[in-house]
Amino acid sequence: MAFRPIHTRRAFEEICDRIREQLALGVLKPGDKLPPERDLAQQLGVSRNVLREALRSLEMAGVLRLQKGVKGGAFVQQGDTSRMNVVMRDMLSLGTISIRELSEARVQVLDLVVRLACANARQSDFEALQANVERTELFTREGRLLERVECAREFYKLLAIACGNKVIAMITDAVTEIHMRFVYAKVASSGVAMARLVERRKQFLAALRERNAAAAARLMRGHLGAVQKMLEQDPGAMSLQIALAEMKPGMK
Amino acid sequence: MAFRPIHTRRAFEEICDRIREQLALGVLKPGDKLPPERDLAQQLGVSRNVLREALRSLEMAGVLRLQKGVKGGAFVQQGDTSRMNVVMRDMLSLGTISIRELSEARVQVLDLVVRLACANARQSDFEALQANVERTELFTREGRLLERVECAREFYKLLAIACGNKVIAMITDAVTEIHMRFVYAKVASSGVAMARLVERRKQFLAALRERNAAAAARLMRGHLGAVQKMLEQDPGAMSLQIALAEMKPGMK
DNA sequence: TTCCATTGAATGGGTGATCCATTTAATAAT
DNA sequence: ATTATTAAATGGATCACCCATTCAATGGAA
Repeated sequence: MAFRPIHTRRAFEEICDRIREQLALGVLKPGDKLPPERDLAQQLGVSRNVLREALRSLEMAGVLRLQKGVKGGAFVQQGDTSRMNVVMRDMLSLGTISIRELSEARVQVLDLVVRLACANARQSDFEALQANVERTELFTREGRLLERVECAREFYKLLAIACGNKVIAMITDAVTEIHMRFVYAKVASSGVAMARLVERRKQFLAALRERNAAAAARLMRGHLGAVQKMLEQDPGAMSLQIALAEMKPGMK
Repeated sequence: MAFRPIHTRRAFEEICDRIREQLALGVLKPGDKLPPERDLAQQLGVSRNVLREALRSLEMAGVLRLQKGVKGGAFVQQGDTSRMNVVMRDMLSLGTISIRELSEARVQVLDLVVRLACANARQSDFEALQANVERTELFTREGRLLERVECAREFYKLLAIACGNKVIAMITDAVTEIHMRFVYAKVASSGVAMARLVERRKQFLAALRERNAAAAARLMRGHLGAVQKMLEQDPGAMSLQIALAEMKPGMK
């Protein structure tokens, strides 16, 4: 018989829960401002320090933004879809999930994404992807490989958006972000880069425009396999630790 | 031209990042204990209050557990896969995603899960699912409907585990948790319940055992559709707010 | 009047000292 | 040997400050 550890209820947890409850009930909405720390602390009957522990946690969770100055305060945010990426990173760092599992999941999720995008993509989605491929082409011509990696990151984001479902998009982003760090680190360290990337993108986009899910999915699977192979080429011997720890600016 | 808001760097963020960096680098591993707050604060050159803001945030993120008493301290945890559920809940509360998107995503994810489970499930997975169906049968016979809902929640968890990929399992859990709250609230308020649930489960499990992905996926789709229809039956007029705010014990 | 510099209040950011509550190990009493 | 007591370590929480930033109000100069 195993007992789950008791979680002694602490003030800051209670506060977080109450604020989240107000959010769930719709009493608090994005854009709203909470009372000043000093007031709210008094209302809740806790010290300002404890209240701040709660506010900080909610800020880290992407629920609040704290802003200084008169007219500042704690503002309810629009949901930050990148919080899921942080969860994924933590799981990897802690060894709860493995790179292999993440890659596998990514392949499966992208397969789904491609099929959904084929079914649901709008003209504007195609145009955004088209523009992305053109930028990729530019960077390829000019040998700006690291910028091309950023382009690739954006490509998957646009593809996920083309599904027309923000939940799927969020999930896709979460399983893609770490992977792109690896690619970035690989390209930065070894200078190698995917051959015929633009060609592949164009083929893929053509299949997508024809809404040919089977062909698009096949092309995507093939591409992912090729990228995987490139990553596994020894030189550089990518390390999980390095890729995770190296926080490139703008890579939140 | 739009500028991203500058994020003034605050001490607690810096601390969180440094600790996460140590995790990513493998310097800190699950089970490790951080120095006592008083020591660590001094090492980092910050006040204990600020350090605590950081530790609290990391605790909320499921990275640390803080334990009182001599021999207590801040311990690095195994990754908590339920953190993704919290993100999903926040996104819903904040209106970043909709129930409709979540349901759609769930249908798609479960389709994938069923196929993967067909391919990868082991004997032990079948046995766990079998045992779950038997409990479902018991609760059905005895009219313990709310416990049966808990059983259903477990069913999807087991199915996700049968995929053999923890990332997929985590995602599945995240898209399933909210849904099961709705079902719970519906059953609790109206007393209605899915007809022929056990029969459906048995059929599904049989298809899974035969590793007949097409049949299993078809059965799952049918079942999800039926459940959706049940939820949409007016009486009770389920409210997102209520389902989200009502925190049933054990539903973390 | 219009514009710009000054100023002051509101608010989050951060500090240090202090006490409480819980947990555990060492110690003492039975 | 067993049990009760005690003391130390550690997180939980409070209080009283002070600093830095922001912005609106004020007031003087053009």
